[in-house]
Amino acid sequence: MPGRLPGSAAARAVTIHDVARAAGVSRQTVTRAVNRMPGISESTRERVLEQARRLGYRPSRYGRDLVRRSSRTLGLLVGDLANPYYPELASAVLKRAARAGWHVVLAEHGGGPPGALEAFAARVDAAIAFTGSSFPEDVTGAAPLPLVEIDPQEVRGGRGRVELDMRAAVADAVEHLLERGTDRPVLLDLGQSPSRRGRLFLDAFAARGVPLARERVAAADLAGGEEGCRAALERRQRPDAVVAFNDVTALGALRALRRAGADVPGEVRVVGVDGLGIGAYVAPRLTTLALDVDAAAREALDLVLALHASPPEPGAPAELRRTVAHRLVVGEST
Amino acid sequence: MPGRLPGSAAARAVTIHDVARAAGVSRQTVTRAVNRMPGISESTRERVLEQARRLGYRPSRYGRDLVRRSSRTLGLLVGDLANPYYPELASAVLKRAARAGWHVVLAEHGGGPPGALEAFAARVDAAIAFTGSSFPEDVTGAAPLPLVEIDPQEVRGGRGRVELDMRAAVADAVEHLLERGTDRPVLLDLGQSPSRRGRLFLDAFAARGVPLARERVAAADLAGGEEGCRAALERRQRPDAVVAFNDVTALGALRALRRAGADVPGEVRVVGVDGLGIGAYVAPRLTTLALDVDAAAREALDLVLALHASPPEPGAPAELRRTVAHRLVVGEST
DNA sequence: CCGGTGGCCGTGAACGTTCACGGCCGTCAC
DNA sequence: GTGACGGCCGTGAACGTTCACGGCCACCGG
Repeated sequence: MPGRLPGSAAARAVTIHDVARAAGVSRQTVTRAVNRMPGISESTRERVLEQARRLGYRPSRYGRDLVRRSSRTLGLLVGDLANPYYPELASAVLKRAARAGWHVVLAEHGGGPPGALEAFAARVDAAIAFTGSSFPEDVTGAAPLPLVEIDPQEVRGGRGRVELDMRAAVADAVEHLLERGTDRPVLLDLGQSPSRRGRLFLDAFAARGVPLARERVAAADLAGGEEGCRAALERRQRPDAVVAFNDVTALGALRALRRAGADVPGEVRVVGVDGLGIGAYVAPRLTTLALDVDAAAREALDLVLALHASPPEPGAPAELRRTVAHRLVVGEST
Repeated sequence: MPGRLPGSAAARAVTIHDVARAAGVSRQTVTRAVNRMPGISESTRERVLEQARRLGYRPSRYGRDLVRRSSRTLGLLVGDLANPYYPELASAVLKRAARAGWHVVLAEHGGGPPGALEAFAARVDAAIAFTGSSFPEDVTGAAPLPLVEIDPQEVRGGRGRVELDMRAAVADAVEHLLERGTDRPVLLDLGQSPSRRGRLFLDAFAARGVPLARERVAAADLAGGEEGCRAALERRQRPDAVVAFNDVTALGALRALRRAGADVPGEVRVVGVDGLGIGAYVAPRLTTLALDVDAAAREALDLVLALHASPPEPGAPAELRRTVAHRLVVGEST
């Protein structure tokens, strides 16, 4: 009966002391044996490990983390897992983090009770935010939480960020659409004024002398894409190409086109943005501006681990910015 | 300069002592103020919180977890995030866990270097496993990690589990297919011998006097479904209904049917299993045996938190088993 | 024989928090 | 007037680990 358990949690009782006593050595020697540190003879190490096994000893991460001041826990904040975009990135981050010995706490932006974000930020040693919207400034509090944002809306100082550069891919896509013979393209865009990616498409088409109509969608999801595309089809000039805000929106457009009996890609071409794996699930396979999620995960993780390893010296600006480029992937929808 | 930093992590320095000194009170009083405990006057609490804000004090989770012996961290082990099945469940678990004040560490089964699972199990206070395959026995080590498995392959003692019951849904699906006029159904099944769910379909069709052919797929993914369906279409008796192992497989079948020019649901009906959100993304919308992921998440979380709160007394068997039923959702593919 | 060296191991302290307990002071009933 | 009581607050200890440092002993060169 090893005393009270405040949290009434599991009754773990075997500590480093128990092992030390059983092996007839000191705590420090047990530490050396368990953590493969030098300064211990092979025979003693064997004996200690044998006792540790026998007693079922597991080092307490609580004690260890306290003195180490790090639990190698990475927070990953994503928008909404229902958007297939995020699981793909999460998976990439997970795999890379595991390889570096880090664990990943996942959280959805907007999900959870008030204060959930603060609690999230307080529980991790570093964080990557990929939310679509921006990460609240104050959740990091006064503690200098190493934070890297992917594709941040507003640029803030003192944080790492991974920019997504789709300029070249947009040019390729426009070129590709024009080759396919597009005269009256329409953009399914989010927001009152053109989004950043929308602006890129508008400019690229304008540079080629082709006007790109803009149809505003209520949301960048399946229903939004379907409804937006339906509205666009009712224009006087029926569009012969649809450039969607993202892949999910494009899938909604595909459904609207199918329902309207329009042949894809015969009568109407469809292009998405993201390069979701889900694009491969549908027929016709989606043409899209694909993000290299592995690269994005790699850059973000590199950056955030570097930030964690060396404090964000106010003196050294360093390179806190990485860029990952999108790439045109031609499917069957164009 | 608050001393050395072993882990060379961020230079957090402001502790409960600093706040206590600044406010002219003791540590315990600071604790009472910060944690909204009784036994402190309102004016003192205000004063302490004011100083805490001013100094940017954040309680150290390391110290707190050490004494509390729990960090309210839940491990969620899933198969592969690339299968849309898992993000949906993860999202449901995430939301519920957040509401209960728990954080979720996500890990993929099979991903990561050797020892990753052990490290995972060692870092969480409780775990839910939903892997398709079974959770290794030894990763929990000697520590009695509260563990709940969803749809476990083998039943083990001493662990909670959430069973998925699709018996009724299978009966409904068979009834539905027969109503639609199905004579020659084929099952796209995984494995040498019939899987559990495959067995259910075989029995249900047999009970209605209709033979269900079985086509083995190499994998329960998109390519497997496509290839399996293609093979099935070459049978002498061309099937007029496809029952797929899961939704992703069904989507592969849909693609094969489209490629073969078969009308769905006119000539061939398609049924999946899982009820993925992705089923809504494709056309035609998939008819499927849907799992209520919210219910599954709820039951699993209830169970695992109960296990964590009260030790798994060897004396009391309790009810460590919950059941969640699948439900037939009729789409456009039948 | 002696001082130095290096391998092995142990002791005290620290990490930052919360728990158990006890002290102080004012109020109230008797 | 005195004892009890309750509100408010502080002190020591504990959680389990690792770090810094120092001691012991055997060995070796001089």
